[in-house]
Order: sequence, then C-alpha cells, then structure tokens
Amino acid sequence: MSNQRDVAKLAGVSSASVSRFLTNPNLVTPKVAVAVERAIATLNYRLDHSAQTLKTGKSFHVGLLSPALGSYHSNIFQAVENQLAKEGYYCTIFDTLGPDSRRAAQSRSLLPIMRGKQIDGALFLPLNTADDDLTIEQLRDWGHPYVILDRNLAIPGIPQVVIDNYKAGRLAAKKFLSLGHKDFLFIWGLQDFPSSRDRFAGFRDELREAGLPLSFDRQLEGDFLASHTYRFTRSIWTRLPNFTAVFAANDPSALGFLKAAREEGLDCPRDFSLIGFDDDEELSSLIGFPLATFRQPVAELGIRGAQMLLDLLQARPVDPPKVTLGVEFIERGSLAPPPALKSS
Amino acid sequence: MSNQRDVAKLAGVSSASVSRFLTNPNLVTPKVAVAVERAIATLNYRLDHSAQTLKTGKSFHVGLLSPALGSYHSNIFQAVENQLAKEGYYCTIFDTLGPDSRRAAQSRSLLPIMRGKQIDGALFLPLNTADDDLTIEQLRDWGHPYVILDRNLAIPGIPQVVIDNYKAGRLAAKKFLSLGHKDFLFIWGLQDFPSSRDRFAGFRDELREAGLPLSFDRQLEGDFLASHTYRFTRSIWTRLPNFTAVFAANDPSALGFLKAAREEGLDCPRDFSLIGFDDDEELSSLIGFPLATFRQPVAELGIRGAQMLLDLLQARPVDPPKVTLGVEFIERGSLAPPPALKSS
DNA sequence: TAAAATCAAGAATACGTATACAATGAATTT
DNA sequence: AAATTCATTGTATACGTATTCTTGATTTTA
Repeated sequence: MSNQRDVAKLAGVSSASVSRFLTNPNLVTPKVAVAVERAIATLNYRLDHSAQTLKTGKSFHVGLLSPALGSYHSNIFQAVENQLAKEGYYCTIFDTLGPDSRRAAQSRSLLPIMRGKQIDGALFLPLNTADDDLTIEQLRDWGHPYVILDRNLAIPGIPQVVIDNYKAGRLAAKKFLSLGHKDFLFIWGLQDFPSSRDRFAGFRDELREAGLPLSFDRQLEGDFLASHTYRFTRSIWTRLPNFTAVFAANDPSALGFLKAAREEGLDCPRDFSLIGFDDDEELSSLIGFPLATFRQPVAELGIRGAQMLLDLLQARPVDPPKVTLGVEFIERGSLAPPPALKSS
Repeated sequence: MSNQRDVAKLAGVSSASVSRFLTNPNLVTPKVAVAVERAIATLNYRLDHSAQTLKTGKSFHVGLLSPALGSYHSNIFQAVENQLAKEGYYCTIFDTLGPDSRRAAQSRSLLPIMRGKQIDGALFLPLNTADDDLTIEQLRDWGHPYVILDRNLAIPGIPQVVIDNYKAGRLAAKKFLSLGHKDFLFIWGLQDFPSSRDRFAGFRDELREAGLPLSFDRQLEGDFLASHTYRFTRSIWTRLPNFTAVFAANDPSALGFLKAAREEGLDCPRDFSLIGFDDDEELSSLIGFPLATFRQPVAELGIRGAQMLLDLLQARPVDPPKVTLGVEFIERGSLAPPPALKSS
C-alpha cells in the first residue's frame, strides 16, 4: 500500500500538495494536479480512511439503528443508503434486535456506536417502547447529530421524520363515517408499535368526536400477521359485537380477519367494509380481493431522514426540525355503505 | 474527548501502560490495572477506533455486498451481523442495487470497499450474473479475505457457502416421479438468478435421466412474483401442453400459477400436483392452501458465511473451503398421483 | 553472595493524513 | 523601478494508538 508521501515523491511535489489536491483540486496548480493525478494512477493509491478520520474527526460514516426485519426496513435502508451516498457518506446498520443489542441498550452504553469517533451521526428507527426511550435518552447526550424516524415524539427540538399515522387513522374513520357506518372494529398490530398506537388514536378520536366512541370490546388484538389475526378472530367470533366497518393495523391483519369472516358466511363489502394499511399489492392481488388501504411513503421517509442528518452533519440549516409525511389513501372495492342503508 | 495520555496522567502511569491494559489486562500489574480502570471510568474514556485502525491495520469491520431487498436478504444480514458481533466485528452493507453501485462495479473500482484499509474483509451475496462476475474478479485481486454466499461457483479455492438448489431441483423431480407423474411444467424465477437456474438444472437433469426431458414449451417465464406469474400463465393457457406436475421457482410463483389454473377449472391436487420453494407460511396459510415447498437454511447461510470470514480474518484454518447446505422438503397436501392413475 | 535471567513499566517512535506556518516567486500597485 | 500583495508550495507538526527499545527492579541460579 502506498501513501501520500510515495505519491508526492513520484510526482516530484510535497506531500502537502498531494493532500491539497485530494481535498480540493483547485488548491493546486494545474501542472501539479496532473502530475499528482498520474502518480496516483500509477501507484494505484487510495486514501487511508482511518488516517483521515483520525486527523479530521470526521468519518463520513453514520449509523442506522434499526431492527433488521422484513421489507419495510430494508426499503428504508435502501433509501437512506442511496441518499447518504450522494454526499459520500456510508452507513452501518446496528441491529436493535440482536442478542447483544438489548443488553447494550440497557447498560447505557448506547450500543457500540460510541466506538471512538467512528460514527459521525445516527438515524434511529425505533421499534418498541421499552428500550427505545433509553436509547433516545442516550442519543441526546451523545453529542453527535441524530434523526429519529417514524416515531412521533412530543419532545420539541428533536429532529425527526414521521409518518402521519394519526391522521391516517382519522382518515379511515372519516371514510367509514361518510359512508354511513356506525359499528366499528379496530384490529391492533403489536401494541408496542408506536405506528399501531397512532393509527388507533386517530381512528378513536375521530369516532369519538362523531359521538361514536370505540369501546374495548371493539378492539381486537393482533400482531401484524395474517395467521394470528385469523386464528384470534375465529376464537372470539361469537363474542363479537355487531359491526359493519373494520380498520386493521396492516394489510395482512385485514386479510386474516377477512378469511375468518368469510368462513362465517359474511361477505365484504356486502356485509361489512374493510380498510387495511401499508399497501401490499402482491398479497391482495393474489387473494383476488380489492382491499382499500393506505400507502406509506417509506422511501421518502428514508430520504428525508438521511437528508436531514446530512444537513445537521454539515451544520447547514435544517429547514423544519420535524417533518411529517402524509399517507396516501388507496380506494378499492372493499368499501360500501353498511347493509342496513343498502337495503333501505 | 479524552485519550490514553489523559488516562495515563490521571492514573499516574505511562500511556503505554494504558494501551497495554486495553489490549490485554494481563500485561500490567493489578495495581496499575485498577488505577487505569478507575481513570477510564472517571474520564468516560473510549478507544479511538480510527487511531487503532491506523496503527494496527485492522478495522474489525467487514463489508456485506448485497442488494437491500426483502426479507430473504434482511434475514441473512441479521444472521451475519450477530455472528460477527460475537468476535467484535461490525458490518456495513454496500447495496449492490443502488444507482451508483452498478457504475462503481463496472468501473472496476470494487465499490467503495477499497476506501483505505477501512474494511478487513467482505461477504458477497451476488444477485445477477452480469456485474457479479466483475465484482468477484475484483474481489479476487483485492488482497483481503472474502466469502461468497449462495452462488455456486465452479472455480475451486474460493471460499463459499451455498445452498444446494440443484439437489432441491432433483428432489422435486424425484417426488413427482415417485408419484407416477410424467408431464411436467417448470416455472422460472428471474433467469438471472443463479438459484433459479440451479433449481431448474436439477429438475431438468433428474427428469432427463428418467427419460422424460423437459422441453422448452414446458418452461414458463416468471419473476418470483405472484401477480406476474398469474397474468403470464393466463395469457398462454391455451398453448400449454398437458401437465400433471408443476415445480415453481418460489412460493408466490406457485400460488400465482394456482390461481390461474383454478380459474380454468382445475383443482390441485386433484388435477395436478404443485411444489413451490422457500416456505412462506404466512402466505399459504392466508390463502388456505397446503403448498408443498422447500425451506432454505437462510440463517445458517449467514452464520456459516460470517464464521468462515472470521476464520479467514484471524488466519485460522478454514475447515472446508466450500460449504454446501441442504434444503428441507416440506411435504403438504398439494401432492398426489396424477389423475390418470387415480381413476384407474 | 554475585551474576544471570526475568519482568514491569517508561520513553520514543511510526502509522497516514490535514493543516498552520513559513518561504518563495509572480503579479500588481505606487 | 521599488514596494506591496497574493497565490502557490514546502516544512513541520499533531491527531490517538500500538509497539519496540530501554531501563530499572526483582527474582532465580550457580
């Protein structure tokens, strides 16, 4: 491996000029530039990133604290990674689901991010509440820029990019109400998930304001999975109150519920309307069911988050400290007025 | 930020002792050990990773060259990450799907991995053939250890961990043959995918040896997606030869085909048998169809690959330079003898 | 008991880079 | 033509660490 001294010697200049050329080619004369450039090519020289980091204190490396789960997370990662690459930054995922990570978070060591100054900043994608609050607290007195993704925090001044799940919940309720529905069900995702809670809160608030509060027996437990929702729905079917409209925390839950309902002889949308979340076209087209749902701006979440972190890192003004992204409602055939109205 | 000198001063020892303590506590007297330990705690000192890397030439950081796609890839990542963490290594994903990555691969710069000595080694998860061969070539004269995952290469001496897709293809054919089937269809995944090709090759070879070669009109194009397979199958239905057994490159393809077949009045397994790949329990339970399939040892792929890389990095003997992992056949109700035999 | 061997810890140095400072020469102004 | 400014390059140094070499102290052996 060659270094800047070797390049300098071969090019007949000082090592300072080589460094200057690397930092900003305009800092040197065209003559030196070409000489250095040629020497670099000849020696196949590469900048030593560790030395650069040691000297400047900037690693051009950020951490993404995120669980390594399905496609939702990898979509975000992909968007983040691409956005960061535009300004020469790299990204390491610190899996918040690994066996060690939990212990690390609780021992207040803020994961291994603190390994020296290796990481310039962080994006945090919280999962559940317990450890996450700890992690956020640790991030706050970490001393480096960070951005929190997809988690609505009341604390002001914290840079965050969120998806407006609350508004989506209200929107779902509004849709149902405008069709004339009066008897609702809500199917939870994992209750730990802030997104799930926000969707519920919006749904509940809108209904409450319409004078139709959502009692506990109208809330079904779930875990975002079709299979579980299906089994659970079957097991409590007889105890279910009358309903004509169902809002589920995500598409698989909605379809799991649909399956159980069909086995009981109900049809959607004839007997009840259904709205899911997080448009899964593959799934619903395979089942051949036109499920109304919401589309989340997942890629934009990653892009905006990464851009915000980049701005913070370069001490550029961050337009708004908190960005809220809206969801898109996908209207499909699973919506209809309640049966009572239809027959009238 | 404090450094070893600060710690040394506070502890009343030399900075060399601090470094020694950090490297191996047995290198110093218990007395200095406690003094240093206390000073470290007081100053909240952290080792500077860049300086350590600069000095030692080891970054304890490996790269994972992989597309950031769905759950298959994030499962592998999670396994890799956890395994590496056991020996203190970290992992950065270099997305081989990003806009820059393709250009980088083709310009022979081996992605940004070469950024100085920042990366000690790499795991490579190839996707399609074109750029991948280039990347592999570059890895070979990179000078650092690397392991190739899930891509069967004939070149000997290259460390790789593969899943035996070829054998799985043969196994599927054997199953069909033992039930008495004689008319087959194969549904391709993306032809670029080595896994898809291997599954086909195994299937084809087994049938050929049984005297039942698989002609081109019995191979359907596909892209691993249910929706596309469904549409394509419908579009060529009338031109399809007689068949009683179908092997699809993955579960969604199989279910997409199933949907099209059902719309034509066929039933599985009454009229034909079906085998998928990469067990997707959620999906098949939601559809309520017992699809026979194969389960891939995805986690083990990541674990073995990471372990192999760790062994290479630490110059430990690597047991076999190439590890082949078998797949597990999941027998379910989509299998039956062909209708001709049944009626006899 | 003296000499040799072992050991712990301090002093000094190098890894590759970026940059403050000094020096040189050219270009501009008076 | 002399004085001043400015741009460009070279020299020297520091970032934080690991490690070699050296030194001084302790233990072992003859």
